Amino acid sequence: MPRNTRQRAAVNALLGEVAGFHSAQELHAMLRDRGARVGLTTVYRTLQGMADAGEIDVMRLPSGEHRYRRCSKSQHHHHLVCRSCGATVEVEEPAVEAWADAVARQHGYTDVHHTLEILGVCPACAA
Amino acid sequence: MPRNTRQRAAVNALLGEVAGFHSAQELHAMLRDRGARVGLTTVYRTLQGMADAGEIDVMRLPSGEHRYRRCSKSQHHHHLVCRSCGATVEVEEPAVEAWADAVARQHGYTDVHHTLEILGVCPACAA
DNA sequence: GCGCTTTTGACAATCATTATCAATAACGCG
DNA sequence: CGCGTTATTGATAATGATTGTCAAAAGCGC
Repeated sequence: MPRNTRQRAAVNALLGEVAGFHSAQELHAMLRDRGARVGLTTVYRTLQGMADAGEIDVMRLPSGEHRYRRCSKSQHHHHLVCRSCGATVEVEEPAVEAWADAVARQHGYTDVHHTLEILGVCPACAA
Repeated sequence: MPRNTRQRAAVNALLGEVAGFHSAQELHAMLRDRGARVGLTTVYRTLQGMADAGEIDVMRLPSGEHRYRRCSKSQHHHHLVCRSCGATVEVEEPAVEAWADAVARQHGYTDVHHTLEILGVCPACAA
């Protein structure tokens, strides 16, 4: 069972105030700026734990870095991300979920997960 | 314009003989074993170039490592991968492609790409 | 307050991938 | 074939996000 620590609370609070996706490093820097002394390692661990628990939303950039955000929808969904400025739009399509599960089951696979990211250039950055 | 080099040919030949996905490091080791002296850097560059040209197929594991394979289908497709042994099944679903493009356009995004990976445990490993 | 256990965090380690840059090899041409 | 131009190569160093380490510092039940 997770304990209630000052650090965990700080990360939680921060996620409630910032909009959009941020990397662990960014969130760590923000915490530093607002005076909350939280170690980078702890930020990583906390975010990972929250992600595992489904409390927050993870996204992986092609560079391999992870970005986190508090879920606005509880349902599973995906992201349309601007390659240039990072702006994101949440999208969902139950048919895709259903399809992925069906295909996996068809081949006898179990414990199925999937990731889907759509990358493009947003209208603002296209100019 | 790419030039015809011994190294490029070696990578190409190797990809024609091995089945399944392999990491750049693995392919580099295989080349070493068969006596072809090719630098690791070159293997990376060659694979990346081939991937950009659509000649081979790339897949990204959650760990962040890239695996490559000669395409068996020319069409865009995705993969169902075993989390445990790495076995892969190629799957395709035009509806997903169409949906991704439609969603992106709907939001004004251009130059759209997408990635979709389905992870699970294959029947063999489930036992 | 007292232990027992979890959590923390500064720092080192990992590890695939990328950058560097001088040496080398392709290719077109006469 | 020899040559100059230009792309390619590759040993090595650098990068950079993430993870491991482990002693010190908190939770929490009593």
